[in-house]
Amino acid sequence: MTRLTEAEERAWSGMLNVTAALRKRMGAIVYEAAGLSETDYTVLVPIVYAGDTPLRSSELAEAINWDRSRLSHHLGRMETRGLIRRTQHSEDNRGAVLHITDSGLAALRQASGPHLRSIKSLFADALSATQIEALTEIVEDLERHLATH
Amino acid sequence: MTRLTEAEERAWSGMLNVTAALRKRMGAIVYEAAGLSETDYTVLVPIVYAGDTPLRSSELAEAINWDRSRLSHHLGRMETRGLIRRTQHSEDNRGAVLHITDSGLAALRQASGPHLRSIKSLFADALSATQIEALTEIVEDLERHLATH
DNA sequence: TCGATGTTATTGACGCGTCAATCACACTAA
DNA sequence: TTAGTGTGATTGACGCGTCAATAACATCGA
Repeated sequence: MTRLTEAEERAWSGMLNVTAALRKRMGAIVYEAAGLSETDYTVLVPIVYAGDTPLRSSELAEAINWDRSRLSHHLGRMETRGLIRRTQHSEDNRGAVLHITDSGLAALRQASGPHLRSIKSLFADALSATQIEALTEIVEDLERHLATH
Repeated sequence: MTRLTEAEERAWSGMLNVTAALRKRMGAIVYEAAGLSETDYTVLVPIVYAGDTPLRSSELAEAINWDRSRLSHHLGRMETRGLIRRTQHSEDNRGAVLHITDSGLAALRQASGPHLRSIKSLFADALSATQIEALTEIVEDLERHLATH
């Protein structure tokens, strides 16, 4: 295995820095608009998407690739803030079923516009269609590589 | 302004996910090898690099793009763990000058091999030279874009 | 039916990161 | 010299994320 080159190192650290900076900027925008953090948003979207079909917290955890414990903590805080509710699963008594509250839904609606617009204006608008495509491929290659190592 | 496309959304969320996954994997490798987190590493490298020229904590904070308060907290923990020391600046009595300890240096030496190798094997080896170049350009475009918005 | 094993979800402890407040010192202008 | 302003650094409070432990329930085989 050859050594890491300067160019490779720059690409990696650049990717780290720029994603962090983007997250921060976008997070601030969404928080200002709706009082939701990006993680709140991540959690709420699948709950709404599930609609009437009961969504268990372990399913959600897997869907968004979170640790169960992390999700449990975060749901606790979100419940305190009145964004979601947890009820018992009708068939599996261990289970918790997740619901969004009215105010959670209102906040999510407030958030979604700014959320999407910030991705557009801060990220997508900076890149050409070719770059978007190249980046997608890079990401997929990295994911595949990671999965097999 | 047009709306965010599917492709753009996928590129963005993919980038987020894959950088997070890579950080996690690399972090675990370095931690196992030397008991240092990636943030410890980030902090120690410039201290060593400064060598004998006194490095103030505000300078370090700026160099690594950290909040002063965050750095202060982290330095406190690192000092407790015996990785660094803080002494008074000889001319500016407000100042703190940073030093790495022997065991900090030893840990850093332990960490650097695995650190670089993990970037190579988990990131760089997955991509072609062309992709590295494309990614670098993407990152730079994003940074420029971010700087002017 | 009972016991072993697996699964769901939560909890506590602890390190981390952010924000606002604070303290100590330097610098400048009257 | 001193009052006012600016800067370096730390602190406390608090929400977040990880890890290990635990509680509650399901499931399956004897």
